[in-house]
Amino acid sequence: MQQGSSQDQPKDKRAEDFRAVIETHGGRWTRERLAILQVIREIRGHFFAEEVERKLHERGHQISLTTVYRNLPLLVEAGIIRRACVSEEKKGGGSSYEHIWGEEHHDHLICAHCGLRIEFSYPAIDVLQEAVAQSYGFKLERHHLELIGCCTECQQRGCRER
Amino acid sequence: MQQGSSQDQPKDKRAEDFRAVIETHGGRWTRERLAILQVIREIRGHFFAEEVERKLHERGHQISLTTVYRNLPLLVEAGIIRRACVSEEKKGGGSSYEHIWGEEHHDHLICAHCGLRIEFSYPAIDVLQEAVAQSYGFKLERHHLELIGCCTECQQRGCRER
DNA sequence: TTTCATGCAAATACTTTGCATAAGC
DNA sequence: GCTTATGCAAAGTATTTGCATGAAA
Repeated sequence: MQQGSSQDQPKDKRAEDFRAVIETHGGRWTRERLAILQVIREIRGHFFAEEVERKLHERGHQISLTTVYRNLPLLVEAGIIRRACVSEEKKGGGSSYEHIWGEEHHDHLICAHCGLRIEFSYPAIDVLQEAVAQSYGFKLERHHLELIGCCTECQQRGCRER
Repeated sequence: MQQGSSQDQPKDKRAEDFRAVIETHGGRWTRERLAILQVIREIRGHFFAEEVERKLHERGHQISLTTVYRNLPLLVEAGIIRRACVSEEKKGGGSSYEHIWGEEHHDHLICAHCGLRIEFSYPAIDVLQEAVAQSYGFKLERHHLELIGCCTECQQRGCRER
């Protein structure tokens, strides 16, 4: 019952996970890392490294893009973000990431025509994935699923058939 | 000068698909495109643009990396290759691709510890994906699924728990 | 005080683009 | 002959790295 609003500061389990990973690497808990974490935790959907820097600046944090790049892998390792999206990448080959901490694991439905992204979760698929993994002797750690197609609206506008 | 025989009719259905896409764009059927297609059709698993260039050179084709880059999107559009792999990218952010033409659609099981990649196909998952897409009004065109975990061998060597 | 993190700039890596020339149609 | 493709070089963009300095433990 003590779970507060999204504005609460005290017990941030994400921060704890992040710290744990940092400590594992013999690292330190810096104000920059806290700021990066705070910005990322409020991002909904996917983002690029550059956007993290921009949001940091908007809030008055003068943190360099280099520092953002150096911390993204740690955030991935902490399970707070993940690499995302095969179907839509940046021009020069940039990678997109997505904030996933806490929320029930979800996957994406992506419209190839207008770029609409819908998050969904479908436990039955997860169960089957687990079954596949087991049949190959794998212990499943995570997965990445994108369903790419044509959304209702674009279909009405007449999306081309393949 | 090599006998291009650019006028012959390919028995290769991949080539037909590729040609169709090229024609749709008002493009032309060149010996370079044929060579790129032939190299890619023999690649198993995933690859980077640079590797296509290297294989072309190994076979005596002096085709530039630029040309490879210019043709990859057409090959994707023709359904011969697809962008691949969120879980393992190149250093500078390079994109990987994968030859998918013809083969029954498959997904990947990837060992996060040793990099082992296993292709699998599981129709039941495809059926569920179709169901999800329909429930959101999407017409599904394709999908991308990666199951990331720890393979049998790495488990025996003791892969860390998360 | 002893590391490690950060910021800056430079270096790398990947990808795209402009232009002259070659080649398909 | 008209138009597109290619190769090269250069530009553009993304990401990493070296080093001096500042900050955490």
